[in-house]
Amino acid sequence: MLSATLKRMTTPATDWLRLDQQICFSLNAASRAFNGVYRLVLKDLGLTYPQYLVMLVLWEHGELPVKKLGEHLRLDSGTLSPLLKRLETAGLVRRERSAHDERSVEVRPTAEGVALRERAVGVPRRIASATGLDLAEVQDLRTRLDRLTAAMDAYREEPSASA
Amino acid sequence: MLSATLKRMTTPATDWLRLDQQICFSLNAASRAFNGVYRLVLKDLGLTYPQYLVMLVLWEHGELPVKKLGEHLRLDSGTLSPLLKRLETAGLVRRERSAHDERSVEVRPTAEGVALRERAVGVPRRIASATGLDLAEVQDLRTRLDRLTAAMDAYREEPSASA
DNA sequence: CGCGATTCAATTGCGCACAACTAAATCGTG
DNA sequence: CACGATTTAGTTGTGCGCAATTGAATCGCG
Repeated sequence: MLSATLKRMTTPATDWLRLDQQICFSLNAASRAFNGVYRLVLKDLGLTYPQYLVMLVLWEHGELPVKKLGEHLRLDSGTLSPLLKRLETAGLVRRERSAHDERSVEVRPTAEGVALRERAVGVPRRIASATGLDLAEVQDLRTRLDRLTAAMDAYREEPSASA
Repeated sequence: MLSATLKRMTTPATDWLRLDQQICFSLNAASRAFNGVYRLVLKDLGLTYPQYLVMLVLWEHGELPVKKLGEHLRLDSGTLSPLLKRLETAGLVRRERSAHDERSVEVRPTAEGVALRERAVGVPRRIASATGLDLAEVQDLRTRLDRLTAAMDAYREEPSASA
C-alpha cells in the first residue's frame, strides 16, 4: 500500500490531467443526463427543470420574496428574474412588490399554478424509476453530494484553507 | 421495518414532491458548485470549464474531428461549434476541414495550446483538494455517477423499459 | 432628521446546453 | 454513373447560470 503510494509519486503530471476528468466530468455528465430525463418528464407540464424547482418551493411555502426563493435554490436574481417572468407569462405565478418593503418582490403561485401540482405528483415516481436506484442508495448519494457541495463552497470562500 | 414501509405507503403524494428534490437538486447543486471552483481555478488559464474539458481531450489525443470530440464529451455540434470558435480566437486550437472528407473538421491544438498544458498540470491537484475527498471516495462516487448516467440515458431511449 | 451604507430586484453581457433545422459532402445501391 | 439516404458541421432560437452593474428603497448612525 505504501509502496503503491511511492510509485504513484512518480506518476507524471500528465496522467493527472487524464485522471481528473473523473469526478468533475462524471458529475457534469450525470447532471446533464438528469436534466434530459426531466426535460422528457416535464414536457407535458410545460415546465423546464429549473422552473419545476421553483414551483416545488412555491408549492411548499406558498409565497416568497425572490430573495428567499434564491436561497432555497442557490440561484441569484440574474437567473430568477427572467425565469419568473416566463412563469408569470405562463400564468403560473404572480409577482408583486411587497407592501411594506418596496425593494422586495413577492412571488406567489396563481390558482393555475397551484392546480399544476396535481399533475406533478407523478413526476418523482417517474424520476425515481429512471435512476434505477432504491431509496437507500439515493439517500446515500444525496448525502455525499451535499457534503461535496459544502466542501466546494468552502473552498471558493477560502481556497487556501482546504488541505 | 416492514411496518415503516406500510406507513410510507400512506404518505400523501404531496410529500413526494418535497422528497424528490433530493437527488436531482443535490446533483444540480453539486454540479454548479464544481463549476464555480473550476471557474476560480481556471481563471488564470483563461479557460472555462467546458473549454478545459475540450483541451484535456485534445492534449490526450492530439487531433480529432469535431464528431469524435463530441463523443468523448457527450456534446453536440450546437455546443461545440461556437466553443471551438472561441478557442480558435484565443489561439489555442486550429480547425480545418479534413482533406479526405470535406464534411469533417479536424481540431488540433496549436503550439500555444500544447504549451498551455504545462500551466494546467496543477489544476487536478487543486480540484482534488477542494473536494476534501480521498482518492477512494472519489473513485466510488464516480462509479455511482456513471451508473446513474447510464441508467438515465437508457430511460431516455426507452422510458417504459425502466422498472 | 439627514446622509452614507446596505439590501434587493432587475438588467446586461457572455458562455454553455440542447432541439430543430440547414447545407454540403459522401456513401450505397441499382 | 445517378440519385436518394446518411453523415457531418454549422446556424438559429430558447433557456439556464453567473459576474458585474444599476437604481431604487431601506436602514442605521450620528
